[in-house]
Amino acid sequence: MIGSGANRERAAQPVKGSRSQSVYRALRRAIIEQALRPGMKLPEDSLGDELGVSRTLVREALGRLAIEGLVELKPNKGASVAYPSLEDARDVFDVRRALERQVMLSLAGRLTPQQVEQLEAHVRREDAAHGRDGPESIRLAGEFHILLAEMTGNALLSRYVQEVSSRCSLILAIYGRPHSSECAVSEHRQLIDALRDGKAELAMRLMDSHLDSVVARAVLAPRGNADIRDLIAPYAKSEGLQG
Amino acid sequence: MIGSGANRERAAQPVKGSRSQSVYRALRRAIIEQALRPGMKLPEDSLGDELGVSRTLVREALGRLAIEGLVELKPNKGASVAYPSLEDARDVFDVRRALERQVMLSLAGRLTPQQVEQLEAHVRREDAAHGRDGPESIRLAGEFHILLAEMTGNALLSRYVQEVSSRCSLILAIYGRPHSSECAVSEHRQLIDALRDGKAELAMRLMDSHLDSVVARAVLAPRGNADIRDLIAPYAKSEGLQG
DNA sequence: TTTGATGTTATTGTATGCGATTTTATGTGA
DNA sequence: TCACATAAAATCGCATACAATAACATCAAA
Repeated sequence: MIGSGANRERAAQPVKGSRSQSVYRALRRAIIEQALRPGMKLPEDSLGDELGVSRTLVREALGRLAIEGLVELKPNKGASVAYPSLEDARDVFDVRRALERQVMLSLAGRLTPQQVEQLEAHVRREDAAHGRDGPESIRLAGEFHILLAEMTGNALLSRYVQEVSSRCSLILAIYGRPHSSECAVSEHRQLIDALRDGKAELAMRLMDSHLDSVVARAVLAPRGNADIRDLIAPYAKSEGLQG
Repeated sequence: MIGSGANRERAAQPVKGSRSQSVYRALRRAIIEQALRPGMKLPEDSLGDELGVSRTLVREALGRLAIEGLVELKPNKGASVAYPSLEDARDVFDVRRALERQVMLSLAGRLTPQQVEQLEAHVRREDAAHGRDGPESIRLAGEFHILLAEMTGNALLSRYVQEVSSRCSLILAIYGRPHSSECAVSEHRQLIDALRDGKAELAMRLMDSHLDSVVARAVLAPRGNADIRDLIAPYAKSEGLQG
């Protein structure tokens, strides 16, 4: 028996999986939290340089992000943060509605008290972050939906919801208002209540209108750019990349 | 962004896109048509060797297939054709139902006569292949659903349906009967009729029971293995890889 | 024979190198 | 000044190289 202390040194958040995963997550967060703005160019060299890894890993991460629709990958022209059209936006929301309805269906009346508490705790965190919003608020709002999806225990459903959520973040970054009230926290509370009480129909209706209210904030102007290196630096650090 | 109309030219099979795409498609087909059986090991070297490309491209393709759930990718242990559990199967079918319901909803009463004809032509091809089934039959059955999804014009929905279809192929390869009657062709015809007549509710119900009947063929034994090189050779040729 | 230790081979993870393609800079003539 | 040709730099696509890890074979001891 080789050391009962096989426990992973989970020291801090520095790293969890392989480095390629770290790169992926770093870029992903950077895009979702709008440090990397839609349309911005993403040269493999610069990114790898900044993150302290080779082009190979950056390429891998960009490929994956391209599949998820967060980056656009033009042959021989490189990657850039995706800039979804309004039509793309409609597509995403249609799919999102279908998926989240399924989540409601799977969850209604099946939440354990622990899960309900977990959801309510999350909403409290959203509340807290809402005042001093920043990127934190954006992320938490999306994560509520992801948390719900994860509670279904359906890994695929969970992954898809995560993907559409990411894309929604991008879309709102382009077409949404600065993010006045990303996801109404009160609506999240209503959803929890409906699920707890086993009211599937109500939950689905609430979710639909919740998503509608999100989509209702559309059409507005893009914003300016900046230097890539500076923007991803904090994300690199949070993943333990680039000492 | 995935297939946002960029690659409309479906020229011949020789290959047109980048080679990494060719590798991806070759492996994908090989898995879906069960030339590569679930659980089978997929060493980067052998595959690249056989396909006439470097490990880099194989790796890329495997990564993508892993995301799509067709291959399993264990760290430091390499790739193998995914072997979904029965629980995975349930998850996939739940999601598939949700997605295809959305397809029905989007399509009912909105099909052009050309589209109806296209669908009917496809079903005729299914019919023809049904006698001398082989892998052709398996593929066509899945492609009917993909064709429907594509007709919604929703690229994301289309991609997701494609993914769950792939996974279903795998699942049926493991748990299904040899493939007695993959997808009942008559059921496909009924679906087309319902959509043409704008009967959304009926279409959704038909789709549900259609998928149910697919899932009804579960629980059976796996089969044996063989040599990788021989199995993928035809797929390599069809993609123009490895002269 | 079984078990365990140890060296060897096979395979993966990541970095680097090179030719090809694209983009940008430079220069020349109208 | 503008247009256009051309050279230079940047960037990508892919292959290859090397280090790290895991799989396997070999063999000694119980």
